Amino acid sequence: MPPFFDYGLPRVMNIKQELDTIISNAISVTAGVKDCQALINYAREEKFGDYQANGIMAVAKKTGKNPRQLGEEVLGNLDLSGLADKVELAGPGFINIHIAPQFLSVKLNTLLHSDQLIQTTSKHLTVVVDYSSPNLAKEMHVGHMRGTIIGDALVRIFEQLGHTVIRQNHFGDWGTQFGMLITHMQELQQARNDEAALANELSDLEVFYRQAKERFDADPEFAKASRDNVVKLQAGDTECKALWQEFINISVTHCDQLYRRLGITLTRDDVRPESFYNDRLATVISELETRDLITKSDGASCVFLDEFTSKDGSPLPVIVQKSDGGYLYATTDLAAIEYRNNALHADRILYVVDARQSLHFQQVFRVAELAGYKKESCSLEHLSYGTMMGSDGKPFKTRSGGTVKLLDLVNEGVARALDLVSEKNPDMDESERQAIAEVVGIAAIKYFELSKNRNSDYVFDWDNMLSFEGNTAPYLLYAYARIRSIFRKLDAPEENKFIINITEKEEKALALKLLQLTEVVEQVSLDCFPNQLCLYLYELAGVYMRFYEACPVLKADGNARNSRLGLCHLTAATIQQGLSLLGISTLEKM
RNA sequence: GCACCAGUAGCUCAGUUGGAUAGAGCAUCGGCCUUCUAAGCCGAGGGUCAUAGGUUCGAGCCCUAUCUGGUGUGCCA
Repeated sequence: MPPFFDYGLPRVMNIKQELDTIISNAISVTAGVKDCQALINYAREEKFGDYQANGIMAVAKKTGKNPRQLGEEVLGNLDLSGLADKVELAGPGFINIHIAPQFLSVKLNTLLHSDQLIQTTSKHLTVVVDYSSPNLAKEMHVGHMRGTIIGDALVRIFEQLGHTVIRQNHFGDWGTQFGMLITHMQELQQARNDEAALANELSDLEVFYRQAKERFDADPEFAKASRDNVVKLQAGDTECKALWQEFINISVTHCDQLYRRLGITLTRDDVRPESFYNDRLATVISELETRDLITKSDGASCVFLDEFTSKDGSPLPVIVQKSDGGYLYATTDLAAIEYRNNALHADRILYVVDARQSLHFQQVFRVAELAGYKKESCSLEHLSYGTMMGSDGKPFKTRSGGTVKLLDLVNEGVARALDLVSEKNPDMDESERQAIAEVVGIAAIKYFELSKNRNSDYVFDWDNMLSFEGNTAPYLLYAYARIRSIFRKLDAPEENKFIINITEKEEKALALKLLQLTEVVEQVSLDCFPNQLCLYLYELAGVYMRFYEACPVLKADGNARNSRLGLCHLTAATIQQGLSLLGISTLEKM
């Protein structure tokens, strides 16, 4: 269940809300029952109108009335003049509403002359979004992609609605693996004592990491030294810290380059690594002890929660301090929750993290509550997302068994886009094709991640990922470019003043869709499923394409031409705004 | 063992608060460029919504059980 947030009423109500208010009231008055719900939804078929109210049946059931009869009575008490040009009762008791074209025209003209397409909310929240969180020692790979892209879309959406967003890039820079890297580095230093060679080793962190991992797995002494180094690092040992800082600098630089290329809004200032919480960890333990939550078990400090059991049925601990004194990621996350509540004053803390960590977050959230680190009003939400699978349905690996580097994936996407651009526009010059391919390739990759329900596991497949048809970014970019092409053909500045007047059914369908942006974006801000925004944009583009086929714009005359230009303008603006919220750029030509 | 997520067309996926005859794209077949960009539009075929019960005026959606897949489950993050 997504938590409920009172965002307050938007300054301008959308059509759905307007209908809901009016019809709910009519039902309540008619049935003599308080707080009836009209249950307004989009009609699924043209013959059912544009919106439908589904609430009659439930109220009829409750009051023991015949639903058809109640429906007739409600219609008698319902005044939708100006808003609808036809309201009828259908089926077992649906109210079908046909919105008046004139009403849509007025709404669109208002929108056309307002400075923003999306209404900001009246209730502003402070939202902390923890996302991306790569591992400092490793190059970013496809596994980091989904969370980074979804998280970035969410922060853009919250900001657009007027919330205060605090990005937190919770870099993994403080665990056992760092001990491992430091130990490996120390060994190399002793063996070679050659600064240049070492710098070279570090230029490919991926290789360096793999070597360290091999040593760690193969040699118990190396493993022990690594664990000792973690404790030393956490205790502030100078040598360890200096080496560790080197890893950090290289990794942050690498991530930053990818963020810039992908249009991710994270900056160095948003990096709040695990190490940031280091000097708070001891306090966390002592505060848990004060609250009598800690139990020592096999030398480790644990919090036992009744609701979780381990394999043998015994209570499952949350280990907050290892028997060797080292702290764990649960400890860091607890410190982070305390910080985000008390220093950042978060109303919502969102973790865009792989579904595999859901147990971890359930445990940490519960302990945070018991420890008093979470304000009552603060909502902790793990926005989990599914695992990437191979085309064989098994967890994803490359043919050689490794992970796909994010940089390689991006390059491949852009290369494929370039082939397609070149095929479609053989006469375009090289640099322009390159520029278009960069946008299209990256947009395709980002949109692929965003357009799927984040809960599902998904199949990684180059062809699917880089497909340029259907519900994909290129389809939307193409719709946008088509519109922009129309405007390039205009020369007269008087075309800037549009007055929309809806007459054709394709125009009406487009109008209805255009007026739904704010409600979709608000919905996404509540339950954090950006695929709903993707779906909306895809449908909008589809509705536009049909309008484009059926209603000539430039060839129409007088008022119709001007009105259709207005519709085109709003459609382009809406697509651009929507894609921008997803972190995707548009193109004037493609 | 327990917990979480999932199972919808040949493939990849949507499906809103339970609402009317189940929705796209790909693939297959057939139409539409002398007319604003054919990366497009229109049409056809393709479904036991894993299975069995239940709740409901109404279930892909809620409940129970079962099957299948994925993930997690004490000193990694």
